[in-house]
Amino acid sequence: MSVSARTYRGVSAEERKAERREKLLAAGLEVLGTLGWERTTMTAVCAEARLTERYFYESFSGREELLVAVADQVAVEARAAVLAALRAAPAQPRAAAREAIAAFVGLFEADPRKGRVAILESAAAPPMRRRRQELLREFTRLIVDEGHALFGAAALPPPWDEINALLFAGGLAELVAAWLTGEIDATTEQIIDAAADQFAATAHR
Amino acid sequence: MSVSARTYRGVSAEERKAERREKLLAAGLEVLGTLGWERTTMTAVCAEARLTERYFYESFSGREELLVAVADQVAVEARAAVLAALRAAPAQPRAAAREAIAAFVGLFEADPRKGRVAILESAAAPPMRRRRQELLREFTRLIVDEGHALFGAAALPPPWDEINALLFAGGLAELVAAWLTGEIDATTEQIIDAAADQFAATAHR
DNA sequence: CGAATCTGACAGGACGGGCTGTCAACCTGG
DNA sequence: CCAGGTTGACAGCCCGTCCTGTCAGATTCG
Repeated sequence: MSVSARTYRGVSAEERKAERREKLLAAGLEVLGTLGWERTTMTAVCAEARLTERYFYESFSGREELLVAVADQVAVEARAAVLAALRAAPAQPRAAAREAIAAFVGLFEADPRKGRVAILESAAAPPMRRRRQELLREFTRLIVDEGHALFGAAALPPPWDEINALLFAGGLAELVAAWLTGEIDATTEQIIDAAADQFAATAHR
Repeated sequence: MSVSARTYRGVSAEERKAERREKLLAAGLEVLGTLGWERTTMTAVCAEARLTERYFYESFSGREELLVAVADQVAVEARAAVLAALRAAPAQPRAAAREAIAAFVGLFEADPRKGRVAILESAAAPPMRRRRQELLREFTRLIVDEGHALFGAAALPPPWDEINALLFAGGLAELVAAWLTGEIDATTEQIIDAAADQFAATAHR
């Protein structure tokens, strides 16, 4: 391991390490988002990143850790997009929900790899599934909170709020999955409208 | 290969082969439903079935084929349970939908392994995912058709019927998944009620 | 009984991915 | 410049799974 940690090609040891980590994350997104879980081996990721295995272990303990990190990165992005949309959204519940959903769907339309990672592949392997559950739960909470903020006293009480939030989140995930894989031929607008309707129909009494 | 095909221990060659196939399917359900996709190797399935690998290839070309067959078997069962419930159900849309959903959920409550296979594991590996898509599509169609039968002219027109059916099927799958894994603490009744409400709220205009 | 078939157990090769070590070439700082 | 950190390339081991082959013992039927 590095003991003196000097600069190389003008960048410090820390920066170089961070750069390599970034390259690995980008490569992970590329491979996982195009070839899928099965074919996302350390060998493939390292080849994509043009780094050797040694540098892989510098930042990650193994393949699982990298892939969880990739999925997390996408989840953080999705969360940020939704929150930003909500902050900028009008006060009407229906319109606000629509904006948030549009932001969520738009992220995956802009980069299908992220959609595949967040929705398709995150359901594949056990370690990512655990993560996916946590994320879904987080989104569920976000939905519940927004529901309460938007609908006030008309919002659903526990445990119905959480149950319906799961119902909504799962449905949206499945719908976006079908849309991403081209199984269903619907426009982005239709996806968003249907999800917004669904939310409006079930988020309050 | 067998050329003469004589009886052994009182059973014909065909019956023996069929028995072995059944044992493999049962072992596949057990291993896939308890240990999960990753750990469901041919070695593990053969050990569980107390058969050697040779007999594995007698009935299946490889591990994927067996696991798809296992998932199919569960899917057929689920489909039959839902259809039977619908045939025996009252004419009121709300009650009929509730019966069908209860039958679906009840199957997985009775045997959680089937739930794990149908909902958790079927999303894991690519070959099973393709199957899952087809099955979901089949259920979607079933839901669409039932929606039209139950609600008549009030049912949703394309493409909204399919979009909403996917939204519903995906949501129910996610909800049942959370319920199976104990992530959410809700009673069976609550799951069924919420799903029935959701269906009633979105299956017609 | 005896020949043919069936069965179960196991050995072992082929293959691929995870993981470590070596080595030459390169860059930096004294 | 040169001692020592840094990098990339690659060989090679370990391990688990897939898959095939062999063989002794059990069972059937002429």
